[in-house]
Amino acid sequence: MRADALKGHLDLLLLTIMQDGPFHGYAVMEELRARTDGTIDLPEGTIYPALHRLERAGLLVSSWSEVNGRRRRSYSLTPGGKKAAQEKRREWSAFALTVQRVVGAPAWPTMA
Amino acid sequence: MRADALKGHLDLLLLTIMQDGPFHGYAVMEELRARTDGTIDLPEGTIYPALHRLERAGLLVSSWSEVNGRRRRSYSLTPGGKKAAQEKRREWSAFALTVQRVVGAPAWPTMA
DNA sequence: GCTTGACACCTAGGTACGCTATGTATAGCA
DNA sequence: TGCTATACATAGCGTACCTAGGTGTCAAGC
Repeated sequence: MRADALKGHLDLLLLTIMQDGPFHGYAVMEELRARTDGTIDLPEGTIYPALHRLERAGLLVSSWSEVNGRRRRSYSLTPGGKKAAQEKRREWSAFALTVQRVVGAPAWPTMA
Repeated sequence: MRADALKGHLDLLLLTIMQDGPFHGYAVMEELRARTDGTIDLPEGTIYPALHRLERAGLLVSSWSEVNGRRRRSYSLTPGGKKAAQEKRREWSAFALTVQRVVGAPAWPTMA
């Protein structure tokens, strides 16, 4: 997967994953990799700054903990984050559908 | 449509449109707008630099002409551009499908 | 004991790209 | 005369992802 294809859609992915409960940064990385069979395999230098950005934006909150001698920073969705996740999903659908129309790809059933 | 959602996908759109014959920059703008019912309405500051970039990359060639007293720069796909268009379409399909899987959106029939 | 790898975090700097703002010029219409 | 549409161009901005490097813990292998 060309990496920078993500541009502008990483937030959608992160917020979506966060909907399934708190994750710490490293776990988000693994979760993304797992859900996509390794297709999306983001470096730490992408994940961590993105999480910080989303927290600064008020969409996530973090809390530190220690597990097995290793410190972890776990993130959860704020109410604003939940709304943003839905909104971004809508935006994604609209975007993908539109691109689909231009490239004349398979009709995408709008059973969204 | 959030503007920067396009990041990394603009080339796909431009090359795809170019498959339907030569267009000059302004016409590409209108074509994109028309094919998407105005959803994708790109400013000139996006279109022209992108076309220049694609020409520098050897995917397009341009030729000047004059129509109704106005000079036009028409672009056509090179053989490399044709290949790139197909390749980018494949990449888009893979990308969109993968995102789709993560966000758990409507099953996308893979009749691509 | 030492090394390697997985786990877990961080950030400075580079790069690429789309957009804003602005400029040029012609044609047509009010 | 001025406005709108057509048609081109680019300098500079902002953002976001990545590269490359750093810190530290723990477990396994040699």
